[in-house]
Amino acid sequence: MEGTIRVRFAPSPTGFLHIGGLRTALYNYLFARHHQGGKFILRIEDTDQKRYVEGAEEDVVESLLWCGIEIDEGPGKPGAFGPYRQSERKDLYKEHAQQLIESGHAYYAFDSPEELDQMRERLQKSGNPSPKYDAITRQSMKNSLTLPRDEVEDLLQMGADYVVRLKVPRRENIRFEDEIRGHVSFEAKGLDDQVLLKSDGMPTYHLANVVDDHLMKITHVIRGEEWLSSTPKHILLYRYFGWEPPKMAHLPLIMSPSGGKLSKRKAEEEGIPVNTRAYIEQKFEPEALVNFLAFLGWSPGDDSEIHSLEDLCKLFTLDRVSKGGAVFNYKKLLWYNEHYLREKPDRDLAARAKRIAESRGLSGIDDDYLIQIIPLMKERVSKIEEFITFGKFFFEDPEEYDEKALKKWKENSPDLVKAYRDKIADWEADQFKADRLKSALQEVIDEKEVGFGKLMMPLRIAVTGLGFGPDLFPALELLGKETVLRRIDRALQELG
RNA sequence: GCCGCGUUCGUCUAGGGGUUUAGGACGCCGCCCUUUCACGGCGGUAGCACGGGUUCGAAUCCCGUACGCGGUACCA
Repeated sequence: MEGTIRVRFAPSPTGFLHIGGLRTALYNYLFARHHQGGKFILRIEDTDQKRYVEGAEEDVVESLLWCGIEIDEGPGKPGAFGPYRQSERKDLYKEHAQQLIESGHAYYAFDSPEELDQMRERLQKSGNPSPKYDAITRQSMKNSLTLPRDEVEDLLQMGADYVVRLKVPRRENIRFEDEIRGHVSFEAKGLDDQVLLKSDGMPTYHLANVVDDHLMKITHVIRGEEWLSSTPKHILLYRYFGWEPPKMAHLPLIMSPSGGKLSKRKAEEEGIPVNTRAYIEQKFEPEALVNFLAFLGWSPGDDSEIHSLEDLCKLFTLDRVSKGGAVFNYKKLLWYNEHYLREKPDRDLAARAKRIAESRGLSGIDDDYLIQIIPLMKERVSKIEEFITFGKFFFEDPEEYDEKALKKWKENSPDLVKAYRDKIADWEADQFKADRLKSALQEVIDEKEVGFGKLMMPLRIAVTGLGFGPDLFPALELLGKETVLRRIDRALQELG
């Protein structure tokens, strides 16, 4: 098995890449890279023309790339098993469906959607809560099993709409081994005669998936748990084609804090973006998202928490994937983000912060100035944009003063701040240094016989508009005398 | 409803019959550091869903129940 591992991530291009999909992709990638020579394949399952969204495929590719997940084979990354878009493999599915019909494991069905509805309605009325097109009901439907042979021929000849359905055995216990869950078994009677080929000539997921996984020599199918209950159908298909099924691994779902699948509406109401795109746009550190997602349903088995993508590749095994759903913990993601942010060189952070600043209309920021801000702010930000938001005062005079901070602006504040202003007002520019600025403050509080904070906080508010932030004196130094005096004067005027 | 899969601190998880007074992380709380806010350090809070078995011994194995989640489409 070693050296021949092939896994795939097979999203449907119906919108932005869902964060759960990203985790599935990640686990597949980690599994592939864990094994020497393992291959990670991207396959686009664009068989539903109605739900197709332009640009979705690009979004998937870009999102994976952003995370550092490299695709070995896929659209735009030629391999020996392409094409990698199902819409370009249509004939293949048709041939295979044909093959099943010939071997008696599938059949044509000519029932219209209305007729299907009627059948379901009828069955429901007579007390069957989940009507199925199955071994029993197919006997009273319009298909190549019930219609005379020539009528079937005629219908096909005439170009009548038809689908191809899987002929599920009436009774059988279908078992398979799941790499994560162990033995799983389903009764065939609970399955319906799955449509394999739709009337538009496109395959359904079930057919396409099985055919492609086999043809692409996929060794392990690692996918979300929502597929578990259709796996018996797939097992049947493998058998009818005479193929060895790949190993199956069904991943626990990512849940919303309030319970249930992390759906767009629900999650976003709870402040959790579901599209990978949103994390990219919010400038999360990709290492953080990757690390966080890897641990959502998996753990290395020791107490370690911080792992690079490369580390994760070494550590990842399917037997350490958990079985239960995992609730998305946004605060932990932020924690990871803070961690990776602090690990990064100031130079890189500065360059990125600059771009963010510019995109928000703060232009003309001096690089030398900006890079000195980074170490002052680094331990205080959760996301890179906060260099710009919480650190806005480094670039612009405060327009207003934070309400909470103002509680520290006391009766005697103007007097103290004024005294400080007077002390530093006639300094030369090269005297305007953090340590001198600090001792000047010390002098004032000694003279006035008040505590350090009695001056420091009002001064901070005057200059930054905020009641918290980086060490004040290096910040004052950076801002420069002119700016500091201007802000003090303004605050004195505004706040009295 | 039916079928399937799950269930260890609020959350992510370790632990898979005795090593456990159930470990770590996030969060939360407190203390220290710091005359801001953070970072960091230290400490604390909090959990084996329930009921039966099996066993000398069960968080760990078995069976039920409850609860949660998924599926039940010519969607993936």
